[in-house]
Amino acid sequence: MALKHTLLALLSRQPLSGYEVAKEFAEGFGSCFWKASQQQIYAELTKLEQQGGITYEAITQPGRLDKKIYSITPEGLQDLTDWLIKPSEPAAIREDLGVIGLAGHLISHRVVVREIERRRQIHAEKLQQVKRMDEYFAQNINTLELKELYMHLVIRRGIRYQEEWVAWCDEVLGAIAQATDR
Amino acid sequence: MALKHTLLALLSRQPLSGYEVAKEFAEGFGSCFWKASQQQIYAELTKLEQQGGITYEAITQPGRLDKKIYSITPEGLQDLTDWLIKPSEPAAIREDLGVIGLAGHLISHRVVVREIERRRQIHAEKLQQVKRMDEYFAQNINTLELKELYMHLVIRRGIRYQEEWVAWCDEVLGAIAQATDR
DNA sequence: TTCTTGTATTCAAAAAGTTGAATACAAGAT
DNA sequence: ATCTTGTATTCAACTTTTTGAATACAAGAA
Repeated sequence: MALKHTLLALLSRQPLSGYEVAKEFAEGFGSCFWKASQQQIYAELTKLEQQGGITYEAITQPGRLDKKIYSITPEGLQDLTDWLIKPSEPAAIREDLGVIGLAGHLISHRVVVREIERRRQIHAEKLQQVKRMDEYFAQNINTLELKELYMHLVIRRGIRYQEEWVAWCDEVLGAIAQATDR
Repeated sequence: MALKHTLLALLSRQPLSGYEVAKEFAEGFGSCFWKASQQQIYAELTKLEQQGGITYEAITQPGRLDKKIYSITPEGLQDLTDWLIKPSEPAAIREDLGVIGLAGHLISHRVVVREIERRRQIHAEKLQQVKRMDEYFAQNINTLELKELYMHLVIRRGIRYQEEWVAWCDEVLGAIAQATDR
């Protein structure tokens, strides 16, 4: 359950509402390495609050539900650092597209090509997005503090990941073109 | 629920027992793109059989439970090809190690370095493993049929993935060394 | 001869994640 | 005047995945 610790880590930087946390995962830095739905985030935040790892300050808003600004507690910070020093396991890969390696030949190669082209575009767009996140860090690379450097490096992981996808799609497209040409 | 279709795809190539399927995911080609536990595989196989996508032939073994050799049915094959032509979404990323981008500065950089070194080694070993899987395909690259080519390309995805990890770890190690040196 | 590894399957509880909503208002666009 | 987008939270049902077992025998190693 690393969502818990990802939330703790995010809130260790600054207090945020559930909505802002969800936005961070959907569009911001969090999207480089963690995916979670809004509902999942709200549920986990409630649980974490009950466990004492975080607290919230309710902002009364006339005519609607309170806005809750969550912040980390000393217990939450301790939990986070305890977790950080533990060895991590590589994430499980579960990529639908890999199934073509097993059964791609059961459908027309034109359908496969179209699909890879579509995926190439998705990853190329994602790549532009993560590159924009890295702009500030890349420009000040030699003066970054460790805190910023770590963030830059994880964004670099996101950049490499998307670059790798684009390059693989190109390799696949080239190889299929060559093979169906023979 | 792409585990279902990954199983269908695997069994579209040859009949296998649950044990063999699990081994394929743990060590074989399946490990390039899909992770599932043995229990999960057995459960899914039972469900798929009840739905009619696969059937099994029970091999009686004296003194122990029957061995079930599963194979795909025409309905299963139809289900698989229907699924294959549908657009796929990029897999969700959930990488524990990414949390250091948010909170790595809360612990000693020496602990971070040790952890990245450990991860580098894990991925370097995994890389050797997937490269071995690709040996036959890489040597016969110009004479592969589409069926083999697809498998090669997905293994290439696995190779690139692990190479990318190793390269990123090196980048991180270099950057931390430089930053802590200043 | 005992221990480990490999073959082979099954059960069950708990945790995590997905899908599909409902509620409510402000601000800007058509 | 209505429609969409953005802010902000909550509920509930369902599916998927993880965790932690139990059972049982063969073959080879120590």
